[in-house]
Amino acid sequence: MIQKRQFEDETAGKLIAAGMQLFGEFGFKGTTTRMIASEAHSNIGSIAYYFGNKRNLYLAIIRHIADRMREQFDLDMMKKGQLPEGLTQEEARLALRRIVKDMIRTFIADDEASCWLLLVMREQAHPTEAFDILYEEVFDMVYKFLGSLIAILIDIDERDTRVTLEAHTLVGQIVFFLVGRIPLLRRLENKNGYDAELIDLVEKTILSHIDFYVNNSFQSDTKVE
Amino acid sequence: MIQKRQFEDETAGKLIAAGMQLFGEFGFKGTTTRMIASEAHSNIGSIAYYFGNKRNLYLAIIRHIADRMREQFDLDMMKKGQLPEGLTQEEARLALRRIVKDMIRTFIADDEASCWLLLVMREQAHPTEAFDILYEEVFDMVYKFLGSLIAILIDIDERDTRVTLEAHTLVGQIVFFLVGRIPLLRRLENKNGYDAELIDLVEKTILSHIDFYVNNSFQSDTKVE
DNA sequence: TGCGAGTTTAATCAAATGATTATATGTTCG
DNA sequence: CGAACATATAATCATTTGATTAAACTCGCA
Repeated sequence: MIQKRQFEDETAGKLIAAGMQLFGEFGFKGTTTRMIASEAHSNIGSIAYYFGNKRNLYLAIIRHIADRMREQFDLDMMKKGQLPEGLTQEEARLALRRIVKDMIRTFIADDEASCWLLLVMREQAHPTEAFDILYEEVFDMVYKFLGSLIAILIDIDERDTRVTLEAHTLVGQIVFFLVGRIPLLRRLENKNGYDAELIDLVEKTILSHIDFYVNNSFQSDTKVE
Repeated sequence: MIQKRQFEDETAGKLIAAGMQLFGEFGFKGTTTRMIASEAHSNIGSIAYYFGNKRNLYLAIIRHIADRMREQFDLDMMKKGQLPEGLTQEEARLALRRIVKDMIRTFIADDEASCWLLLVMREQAHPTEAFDILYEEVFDMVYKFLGSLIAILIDIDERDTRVTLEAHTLVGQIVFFLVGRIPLLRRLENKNGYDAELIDLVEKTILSHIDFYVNNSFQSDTKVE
């Protein structure tokens, strides 16, 4: 009665992996159950067998992504230092640099993570119930975590709207190197996608925007006026 | 033989407007010809009559968007000062601030432009032939224009990869306030979308990242190492 | 008024799609 | 082995979709 779990997980897992890639690339409606079954070297009936229907498979994939992201961020962010409090500016700056490096590597260089992010982007553009899962499990935490570090850097209460906006800006910088990679790579005449050298330059570019927080700790909105 | 042009344009225009909104919201496959016809208060047969088929309507919409964007950017960027050359840092900084303000207002506050951008984002994620139109008509020019200003600000040759990366970063910051608006607004508990006060704060946030270029003119990549 | 080109509409068709079902295959245990 | 159960597969069904078609409508003009 408990046997075959391994094989069951095998097929279900292949369906999730295939669906993640295809949903990310073509969207929910653009991906057919036949495409998923074919990509997974499985059968269309197995989708119903394991997940009931197409939408339930989609939701299972979203939950899977949320788990993986939490795992990634829990390990790489929370665990290594817990929620930052009472850090010095320099400690916060270094922590933020580390996280941003991880995010860049994860989202730009890692093929599977690219699928996640593309899928998550689509879900944001037209949120369904799957969005609630992602928001509560992931987004809110990212805002909270990045915000707590940025708050230290620019010396503003972390509940201030401006802190959230800066966190959002930072995420936007990173994400757009994946979402907008096609025109960027064409502009740079880089036929073969991101190579090590380019990723390095991207990293430096985004990190410099973090260091900027320290250099002029947010006199900007008084100065700019 | 020339009469009725006005009425013809009427229907074709309504189809383009409806398609722009729906394609942006649901993607190409997620939008049915019946949805478009209904939204345009027209008939499914009119799509074939004016555009031949669904994909041709999509391409017509892409060309329409490219025209509108060029128009917008030609007027607001190129025309008012032509391609920047020999500007002082301060002039370049002010020019860049003006453009970024325009882009924020256009892409975040303007409903129709939001449709454009969402549609363009989808096209980037999975480029078809429509992408070529957008790249040649719009993207390349945006990189070129923003790059030429940023090059002056950070005092690096405008053909340097880092200049393009900074331009890309800047666009990413702006675009993500549209593409990622749902989680941002939920985080801020702003039920009613972007209000004037919030847009103002977004503007200040992004502008401060421009001013940063001047304050520390790109010693970052030597300092960071 | 009635002709005729331009335009709109509803009906229809073939292909694709999500879902279902019945059958086949394989594995475990008595 | 063979009964019982879990899983896989192919065939089938109802619906949706893009496209096509034929008929109807509009309006300028003779």
